[in-house]
Amino acid sequence: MENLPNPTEAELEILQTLWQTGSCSVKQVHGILQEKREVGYTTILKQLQIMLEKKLVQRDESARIHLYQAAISEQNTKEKLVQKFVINTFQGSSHQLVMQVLGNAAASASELEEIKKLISQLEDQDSTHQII
Amino acid sequence: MENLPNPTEAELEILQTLWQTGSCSVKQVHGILQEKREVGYTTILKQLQIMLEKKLVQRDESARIHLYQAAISEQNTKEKLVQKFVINTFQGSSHQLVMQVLGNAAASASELEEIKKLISQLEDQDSTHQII
DNA sequence: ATTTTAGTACGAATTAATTCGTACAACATT
DNA sequence: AATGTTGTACGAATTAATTCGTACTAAAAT
Repeated sequence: MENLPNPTEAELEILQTLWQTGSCSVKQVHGILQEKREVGYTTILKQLQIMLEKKLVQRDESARIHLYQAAISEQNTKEKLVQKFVINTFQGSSHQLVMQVLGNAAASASELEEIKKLISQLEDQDSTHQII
Repeated sequence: MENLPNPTEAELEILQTLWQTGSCSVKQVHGILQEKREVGYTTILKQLQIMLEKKLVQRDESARIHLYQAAISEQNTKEKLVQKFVINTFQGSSHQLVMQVLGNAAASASELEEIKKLISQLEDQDSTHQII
């Protein structure tokens, strides 16, 4: 059961690396983020400590070098973030969001294919479903 | 040419009402938002003043009661917000976002139809397009 | 003309996110 | 044993977003 505050922007950035890499030392996380932007080591350390308090991550303290890992799932977290974003920005209409995205940053042919396939699947499943 | 800081959450809420209603007094905006949540009149007033400074809105001061209207377009603003969201949350892959949304909060049949139609259009237009 | 009403302006408190410096602890090296 | 290296802990500054109270001003009602 995951029911925690949504991660902030900086927290999400850290979670992304933990989701990708699994269990990490502070140094590893810092190394990865450092490649994208200038950031201090203790900044990441502190963030991880805060995220531990908020239970967004777990840590293994058995060794001197603590190892952190995400405590919330990627899928579930992104779902919640999308949901919030849709409410704020599209007043709850995820359909509008999809139309926006497709209309805009147009997808490649194969991606469009993939999306069509998903839509067909959704249509085939009879409506044991939520309506937007 | 619009190139201003993205609106914050509270600012976006106000912009949404201005986009819907056109030109509004503070009282009108406050009335509309008040229906959704408890919020003080001067809070909205102050927000609008701040948004004026940031040039997110314009105002007509010719009468005693000032009238505010959005100074940035709905379409353009939402595009930028989506773009930022996709970068933060899906590391730039808008395709992933679409798959998420469709898979999740499943759309009604007619909405799926509409999306399919849009995809067909995109496919027909030959690739004078960006690739994700 | 006085009072009440309805508006704007402004200062300031609160809260949260982000950042990093400094201090301290444990281990490794000489 | 002394020194250097590599970690963690903690306090605190900074910045931005949000909120609202109080003061002031102009118009309307008496």
